[in-house]
Amino acid sequence: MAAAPGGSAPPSGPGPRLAFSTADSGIGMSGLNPGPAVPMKDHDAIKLFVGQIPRGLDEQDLKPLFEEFGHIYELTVLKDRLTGLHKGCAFLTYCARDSALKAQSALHEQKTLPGMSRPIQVKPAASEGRGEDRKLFVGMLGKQQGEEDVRRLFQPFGHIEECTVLRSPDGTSKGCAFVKFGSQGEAQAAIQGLHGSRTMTGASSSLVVKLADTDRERALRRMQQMAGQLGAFHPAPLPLGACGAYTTAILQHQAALLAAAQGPGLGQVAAVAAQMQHVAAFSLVAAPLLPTAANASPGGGGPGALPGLPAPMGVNGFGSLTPQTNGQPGSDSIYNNGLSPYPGPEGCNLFIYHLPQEFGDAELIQTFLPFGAVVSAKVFVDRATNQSKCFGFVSFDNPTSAQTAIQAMNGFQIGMKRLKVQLKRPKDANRPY
DNA sequence: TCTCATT
Repeated sequence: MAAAPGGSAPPSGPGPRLAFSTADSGIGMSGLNPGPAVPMKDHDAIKLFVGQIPRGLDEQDLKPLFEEFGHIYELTVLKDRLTGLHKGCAFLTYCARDSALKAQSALHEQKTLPGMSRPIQVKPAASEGRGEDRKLFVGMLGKQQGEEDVRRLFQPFGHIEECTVLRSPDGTSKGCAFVKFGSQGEAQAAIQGLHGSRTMTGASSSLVVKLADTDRERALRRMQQMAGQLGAFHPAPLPLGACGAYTTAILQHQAALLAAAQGPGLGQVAAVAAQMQHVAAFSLVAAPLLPTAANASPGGGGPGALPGLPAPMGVNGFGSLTPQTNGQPGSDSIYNNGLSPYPGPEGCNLFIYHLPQEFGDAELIQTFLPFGAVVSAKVFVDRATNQSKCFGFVSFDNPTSAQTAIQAMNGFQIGMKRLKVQLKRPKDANRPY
C-alpha cells in the first residue's frame, strides 16, 4: 500500500465534510431543534442488500435487528411485483455510512435467521458499484473440500472477500465454489495460477477456475431451462389460461398437486413453477376475475380483485391499472409505457405472437429484459375494447440481444399455445399470419 | 459445475 505518489489531491472529498449544510433549507439552523422529522442520510451512505431473510418477516420485524447499528434511513423488503410475495431479501440504507459498515461486519454470514439454512447476507447492493469481475467460479473440487481448503488454495493470490462451497440441502458439497477477491487483478491471477493446474482428489478432471456467471447470464440460463422444460411438457391437465393473477402461488400449488397426484414424472413442473416468479408473465391471469374495460369502474380498486388479497400490480389492460390510457382520446392503440414507441435499428426488433390475453407491456419488458437492454415494448390493444390483441413488439438496442431472445423464447409454451418470437420484418410485418 | 434473492 504505497502512499499516493506525486502529491495529487484526493479526487473527491476535499477535506473534512461538514455534517450539515443548512444553506437554503429554511429549516431552523440554530440547533435548537436537532431532531429532524424526516431522516437524512449521509451523501456517502451505502445501500445494503440483505439476503436469507425468512419470508415471514417484514420491515417491522427486521428493524430491531438492524437498528442496533445505527439509524435506519430506509428498509424495504423485496416483494414480487405481481404476487406481492416476499422474495426473501431486502434493501437497507442507514443514515450513516459507518452504520452500514458495522452492520455488514457484524451480521454478514455471522448469524442465521430462524428457519433459514444459510446465514444472513449483508453486503452492498449490486447497484452500489459492481464487482462481479472479482468473483470466481471454482469447479472440479473434491467433495470433501470445504471452505477452508478452498481458501488455502486461493489465499496466495490475494485477499479473499468471500468463499462459499456450494452444497446440496443435505450438506454435501456439489464440488464447486465461489471465491470473491478484493480486486479484479487478484481474481485474474488466481485464474492464471490455478485453472487446470491440478486435479483434486475425487474430482473427475482438473480444477476449473473462471469468472462466475453474471446475473444476466444466470437469468438467461434459467430462462432457457424453463423454456426447455415447459416445452417438453404438454400441460393439457393444467387449466392454464384460466387462473388467477397470483400466479406463483397458484401455479406452484397446482404443480404440487399434480406432482403428488401423478407421480414423479411431473416433479419438474413444480421446480419450473417455483422459478417462474420473475416471469410471472405467464401469469395466467384469470379472465373471469378481471373486469372487461366496458364494465370496469375506474378507481374502484378493481371489481375483479380477489377479496383478502392486495390488488394485483402490473396487470395491465383491464381495470384501473392503466387508467391514463384507457379510453383517452389521444391514446394510441398500444399502451403508453414511457418507453420509446419507436423501434430500434434493423435486426433489433421482435414481434411476439400468441401472448396470453392478460399480458401487458410490463410483463413483456420483464420477460425480455434478461436478454439485453429493452428500449421499447408494446402489447397491441384493441381500441374499442381495450383488450390485448395478443401480440406485440420488443426492441433491443442491439441485434445480438434480439437473436438471443429469439433463441430462448421462440416456442416457449404457455398453456396450449407457444410464443412465436421472430424478427420484425422491415415492412409488411403486422400480420400475425 | 454457477448459490440466492438485487427495488
